[in-house]
Amino acid sequence: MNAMSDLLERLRGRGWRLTAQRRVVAEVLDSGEHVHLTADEVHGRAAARLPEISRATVYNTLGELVSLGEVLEFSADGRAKRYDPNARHAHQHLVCSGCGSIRDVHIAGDPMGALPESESAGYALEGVEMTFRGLCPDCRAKRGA
Amino acid sequence: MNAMSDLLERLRGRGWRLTAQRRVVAEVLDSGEHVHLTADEVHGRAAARLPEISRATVYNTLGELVSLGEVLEFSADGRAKRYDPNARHAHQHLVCSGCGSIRDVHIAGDPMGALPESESAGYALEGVEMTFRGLCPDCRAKRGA
DNA sequence: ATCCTAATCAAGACTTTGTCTAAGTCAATA
DNA sequence: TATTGACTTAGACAAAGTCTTGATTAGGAT
Ligand SMILES: [Mn+2]
Ligand SMILES: [Mn+2]
Ligand SMILES: [Zn+2]
Ligand SMILES: [Zn+2]
Repeated sequence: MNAMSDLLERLRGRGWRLTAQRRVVAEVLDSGEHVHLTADEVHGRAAARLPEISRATVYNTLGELVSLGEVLEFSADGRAKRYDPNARHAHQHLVCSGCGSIRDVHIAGDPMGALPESESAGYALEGVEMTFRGLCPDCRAKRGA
Repeated sequence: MNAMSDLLERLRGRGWRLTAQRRVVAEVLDSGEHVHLTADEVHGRAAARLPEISRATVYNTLGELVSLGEVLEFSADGRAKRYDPNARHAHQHLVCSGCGSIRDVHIAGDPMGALPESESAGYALEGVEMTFRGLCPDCRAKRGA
């Protein structure tokens, strides 16, 4: 049983109606190779399998998956949001300031612990995200030349 | 001599032509009370002083200030970018997941140090930003009721 | 197997945020 | 004061996302 049937199983368990559209969106996210897709990229890949799928449905489905905690949403560059199927293992992101490519990174320790009690100002803390920025080896070679 | 005339001084030193439009944008950012404004909010406040200022000029001026390192740009919610005149002292942000309000916070230690050498994958690291999320006391009172 | 209906979907108008272009204006220097 | 290239304006344009409305359908009931 692969991760996708796991996902579809969980969703059905939560009362989701399983439609062809939702299935292809889940398949695209779960296909493994290209993490951190934009909504439009997800739509493009989904439409390759199910040509009539609409943009609105992709946005709706992604939003639902985010609400259910099955997918993470983040914005690395202030442009289109990215959707990350790797919601089970806490991780942070390293973004190339040249080409915009995004890698998962794993940091030492709990980032939430970096905020002293005195700084949290009575907020009920829910989470923290870290975005590291730098030039990837490819961009370094091109720009550093 | 206040922080604003400091800023205008530095900009003139860098060959900036000092126009009424640039002056009011700098004044708005430097007015102190409302940090983390959006470009449209900056435009609104600038237009209160100089009614004919255009949106394009506000965007251009903010972009120039960011390039010069005088203002920080970040996106807390994937919607409009925020402009932060507090570029001199490193700090992070705490965003209320209820009302979207943004506070500066200061963390213990250097966040860049949290990324092990083995994880940086040959990137030339340039920086890191942390965004803490939680419910502010007001939103806690309203939602927790 | 067929029916029923609330949940879901498609199409496209609309909104928000930001960029670009062309023509007019002006700050700084001579 | 005259000059001129940097600057500004207005609005067209673009990208990303939301919302409305009518049509379709998954899944339970019969
Ligand atoms: Mn990731
Ligand atoms: Mn700040
Ligand atoms: Zn790169
Ligand atoms: Zn709040």
